[in-house]
Amino acid sequence: MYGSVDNMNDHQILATAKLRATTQRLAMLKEMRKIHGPFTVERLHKMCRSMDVVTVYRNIKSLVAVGVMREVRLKDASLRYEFSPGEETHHHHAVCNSCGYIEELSECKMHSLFSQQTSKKFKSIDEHVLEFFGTCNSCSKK
Amino acid sequence: MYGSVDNMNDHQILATAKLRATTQRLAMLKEMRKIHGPFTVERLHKMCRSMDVVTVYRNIKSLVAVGVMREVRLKDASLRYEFSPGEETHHHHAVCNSCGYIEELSECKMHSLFSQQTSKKFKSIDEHVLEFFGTCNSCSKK
DNA sequence: TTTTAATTGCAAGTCACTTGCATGTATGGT
DNA sequence: ACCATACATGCAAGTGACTTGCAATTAAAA
Repeated sequence: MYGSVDNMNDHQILATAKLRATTQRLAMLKEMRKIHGPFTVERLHKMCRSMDVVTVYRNIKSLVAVGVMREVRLKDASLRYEFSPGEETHHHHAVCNSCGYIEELSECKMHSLFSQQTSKKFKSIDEHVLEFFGTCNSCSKK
Repeated sequence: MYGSVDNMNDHQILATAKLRATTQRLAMLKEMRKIHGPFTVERLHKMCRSMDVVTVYRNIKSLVAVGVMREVRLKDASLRYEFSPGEETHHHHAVCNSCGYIEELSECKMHSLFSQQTSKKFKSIDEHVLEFFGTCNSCSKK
């Protein structure tokens, strides 16, 4: 539906999503591009201090609604967000329980597991969550 | 550490966990045994109306702390709980996006995927989350 | 430009818990 | 069986992460 975020500028993304190119949205997109990995609204708002948190919440929600971004639930209370990857780059995360370091894992090899893991009581599976939690190398040295 | 919940009575579970056998805890354990699949505190409290929700929250937390129960995060805002399965019965869930039906999947076949999916930047992975979301058979007929 | 519908900011509200504290009670010692 | 006390409970209030209402702005269509 959308070209990858990588080959579209922020105005194009908003236009395609039928969202107005406001100062706030453009600032948010600019800052989000600087972040690696799934971020919290709190973190993004720290980078966009000029606008209200509510605006950050609402705009992120709009971007999720149109498919530009996706929501990720890791262990903590806050939801996290990241640019929605296309099917071919669908991926998961490994989270360090000690320092919170989040790594994006290269590729999703889950499809073959669907039929094995899923029961006969389901007509279709259209989503799944797979996250790993452990200790990263640098934390294991401390 | 603990015998399976199946072959211990509620007094034994609490004794082993060094938790006092209060009226509330015994009532909670009794009701929890009637529930299939991961439940919310709200649901359990509806079955234990005689006590305060705070007590339900606190006791569930204690049971998680001693390993009798485990926390499961599905898509909704509330945490869910279920009796902590032993290693050999570690499992995941399939959730119907339409009616909320939750099925426990028979067995976890994830271990072989750990090394494939996880990066070289992690010393160890000691936990993972795998949940499927889709439409169950009966909802697909509606 | 002018119009107008989308967007924003501020304040207030909600939901799912969590904490403080005074009262109550299970259990270990006598 | 009784007492002492550390653990539990209930009620009220607090917190964190959002969500909603509404009047004031502002992007963009006319």
